[in-house]
Amino acid sequence: MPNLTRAIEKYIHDLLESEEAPSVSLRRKELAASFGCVPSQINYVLRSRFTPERGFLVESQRGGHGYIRILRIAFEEPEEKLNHIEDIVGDSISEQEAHRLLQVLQERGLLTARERLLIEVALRHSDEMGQSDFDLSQHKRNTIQAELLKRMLRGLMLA
Amino acid sequence: MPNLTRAIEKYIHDLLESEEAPSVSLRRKELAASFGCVPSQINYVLRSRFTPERGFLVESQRGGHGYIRILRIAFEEPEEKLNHIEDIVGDSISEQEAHRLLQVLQERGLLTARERLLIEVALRHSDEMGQSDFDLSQHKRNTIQAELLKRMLRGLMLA
DNA sequence: ATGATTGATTATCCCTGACCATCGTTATAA
DNA sequence: TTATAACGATGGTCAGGGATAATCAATCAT
Repeated sequence: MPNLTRAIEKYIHDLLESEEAPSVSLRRKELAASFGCVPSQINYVLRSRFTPERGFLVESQRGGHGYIRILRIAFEEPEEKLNHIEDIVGDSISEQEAHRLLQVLQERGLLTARERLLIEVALRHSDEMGQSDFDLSQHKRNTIQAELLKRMLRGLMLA
Repeated sequence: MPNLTRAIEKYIHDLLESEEAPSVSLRRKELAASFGCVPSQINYVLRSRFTPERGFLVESQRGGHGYIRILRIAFEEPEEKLNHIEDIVGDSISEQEAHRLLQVLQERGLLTARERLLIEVALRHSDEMGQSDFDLSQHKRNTIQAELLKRMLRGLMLA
């Protein structure tokens, strides 16, 4: 038990592996009790490990019959597509380069047209904000853009 | 009894499914009696589950031949769907509200899980930038967030 | 310094019951 | 006959309580 957080993370991961469905439901209080910790520890694990950037979504409900549900959106892609993509994006990327990369990804069937559209809208918005509202340099904007693009692609490509 | 509210919700949903028309009429007292609960429980279910956000409208009449009618919202034109979504998002939206809205939109089949995840990543990135890099007020961040969210949904609804 | 853990406080959900509002019908009075 | 008051039959609103999850600041560990 070198680490409670890692143990809980692994437990949830294993649950997701063992289930057919790509989601699991938990009761926060029970899970915490079974690990002998405080309930808020569960929130820490979820916030730090099961983020959309890592390919997960979390839903929950309070009150009687409350629950926490973790959904795994992306599945393990053994290929190193991801590293490749991260290399291509790099620390800074222009709108044009991003545009072409997304086109290629769509052609390879890694993105749907709608997903590509979503990413382009988000990048566009980020660039506009940076320019009009904060008067950032193009390089700074391209850096932010690269970060956003990598996060979105990461969320989709890996689990 | 796992969950009274969910049971009543499912019952009404099934009624809507089985009917030809996109609406059903109920008598509050009878429905409550058949579920062995207090009549105001029905109001709770309607208020929490059959909202415009979830694609429903509710009409009712008191007195002698009173009734409750639940209607499913139908869009004739993409333009209508767009206005509907934009109304719901509004000019400012919190991370929590956005999170819930996206969950509902996925349940309604207007978004895939992957699309939802992409939007969540973009919103988180926007919020993070606004907070850490630009030290914006929460309201300002929520305004930017609403704008970004509307743009992304607009793009999807017209795609 | 960063990440992990705790506990007190706050927020949300479900459900109930007392009280309020509105509608249609019927009795009553002018 | 007609206007209106009373009544019965609905649905609506609201505050409260129990059950659960979320947040946040403080502390501890690496």
